[in-house]
Amino acid sequence: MEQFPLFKSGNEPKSEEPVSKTSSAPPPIVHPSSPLTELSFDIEATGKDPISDMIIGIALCREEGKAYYVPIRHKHGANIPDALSILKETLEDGSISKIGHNLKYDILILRQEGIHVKGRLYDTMLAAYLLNPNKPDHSLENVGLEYLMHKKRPFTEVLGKLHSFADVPIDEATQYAAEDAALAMELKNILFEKLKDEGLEDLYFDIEMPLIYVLAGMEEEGVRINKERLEELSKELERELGIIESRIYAGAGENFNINSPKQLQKILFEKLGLKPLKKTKTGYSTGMDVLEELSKVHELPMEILNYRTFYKLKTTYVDALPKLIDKKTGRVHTSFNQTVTATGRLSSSEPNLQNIPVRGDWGTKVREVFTADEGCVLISADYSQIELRILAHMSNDEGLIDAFKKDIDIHSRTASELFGIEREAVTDDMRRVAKTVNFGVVYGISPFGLSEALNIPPKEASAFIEQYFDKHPGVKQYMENTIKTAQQQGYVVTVMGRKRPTPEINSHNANIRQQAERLAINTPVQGTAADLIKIAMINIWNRLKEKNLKTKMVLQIHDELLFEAPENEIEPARELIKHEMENAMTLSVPLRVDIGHGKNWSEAH
DNA sequence: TAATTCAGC
DNA sequence: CGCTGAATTAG
Repeated sequence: MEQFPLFKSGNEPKSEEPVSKTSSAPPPIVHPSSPLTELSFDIEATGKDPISDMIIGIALCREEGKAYYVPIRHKHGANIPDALSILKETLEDGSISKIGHNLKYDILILRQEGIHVKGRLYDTMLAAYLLNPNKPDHSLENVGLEYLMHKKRPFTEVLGKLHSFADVPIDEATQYAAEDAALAMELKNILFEKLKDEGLEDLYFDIEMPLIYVLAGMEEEGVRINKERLEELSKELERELGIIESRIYAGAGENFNINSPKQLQKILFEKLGLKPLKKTKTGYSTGMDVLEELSKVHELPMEILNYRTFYKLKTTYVDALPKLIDKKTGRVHTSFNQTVTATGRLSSSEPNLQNIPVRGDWGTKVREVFTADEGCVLISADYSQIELRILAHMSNDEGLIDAFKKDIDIHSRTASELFGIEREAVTDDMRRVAKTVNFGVVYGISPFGLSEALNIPPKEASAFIEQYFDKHPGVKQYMENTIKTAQQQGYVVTVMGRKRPTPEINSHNANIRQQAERLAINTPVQGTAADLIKIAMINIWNRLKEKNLKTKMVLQIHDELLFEAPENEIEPARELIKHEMENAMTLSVPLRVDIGHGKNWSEAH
């Protein structure tokens, strides 16, 4: 590493000693006794969004207890603006491991500066996540507290009052940032030892770590949306909402806030005297299923449902998306969160692009807004029945395996089993019921849940479940075994060895215990599906690069991947994607991927 | 901040 | 019945 003036932090993170500043007297040049093999770093920036924010400074640490801070763009004090160009070589050196907490963020910020981080990544946030995915928050603060009993100074309060990190005086920033880099270094040694002990090393190094680069690439790429079209749709929804609103006020005989469940209860259950069918903690439910039922007796509930549908469409999607278009790129850059879900799935936020409407005419209209760049198309590839196939594999159930090997419509087959008839005799309604049962099985079915979903008495739901287990003894056995191992080991695992603790599995409270049983059943299935698509993403990423294709992966929606491909690459890209997805893992049943392309997301489906 | 509702897989 | 995130109201 080149030498440059540094600000050294306290050697002991807990030490109250003032930081020794070296701006007036440069530190002696350090000649490392051993070659640099790993480096912990932590970037401070103007905000939390790595696509739009700017780097303010970078903290560095190469051995426990000693860290440095390099100020780059503070408003006051002696910045070292050239530091990044000096650090570039080290950060891009693939033989030097990079250590940090939430490295995807640092990687993305650095890319804006033209620095492309390479090398093995030791991400302490991901390590902490794999060790216990049930934790709601894996911030450095919390992880430090849990594994090092390390309490950080309450810096965030100070920061909150200031405009940005650039306003923070350099010596204060040094304390804070250097401590973080040192903390990550210290945590790395502890957490990665624990990962090894828990058998999570392969999952980390083969899947989660390489995925950091893939997700960083997807976030950086972003997706193009048609702002003008969204503005048209917003006006259309505005008109529609106005009409429905006046109809609702007329029907209710007064004006009120339709968005307030409280006020709506008054209108429906007091003024109109409709039967409250379900209760919530605070009153009577006005949820979708209740309003649907009530719409048989009165016109108003259906109008309310219509209003809610349009209102949601407008506020959550049509009006929200344009605000999130990045000024520089003109595209929408979601965050793919790798350490949020308890099962191993990703989540997406700001905006959430994993819950864009798909059903109905308006679902189509909204998805048409997601468009490919000029000269490109969007390719959508989604796994068919991925969770049921995984259940077939994990349970080794003969009937399920047979169905998937023969590529039979699984819901029709279940329907014929449940109703004891030939598959040709299955009606649409019977298939709908069977589909719900199949979903229920994956979710850890209960008579209550199924009866709610199908709107039938619990007794009838129980009969369906019994009939299902009768035809699928392997599935029944799998569920019993999974619960038993959860009780004995205190956790459940996916095919790739991802773990989720099941702390409530032996609870004396029947409701709590049964809920724990259901998640014990669901987690290995949902989690294995997450493992599977992550593997596919990494393999596709590598092969696209290998073959020098310009096709870009842009979104992941749990069992679907969306790509943007130049028109002249459509065929090779489709072929590559389908192949990698269908061969990401070898299960006892084949994997099937449906793939399509078009100028927008709706056409691609 | 908690509760409710609803969009997705 | 499993897993999420966002928008809203209301205390």
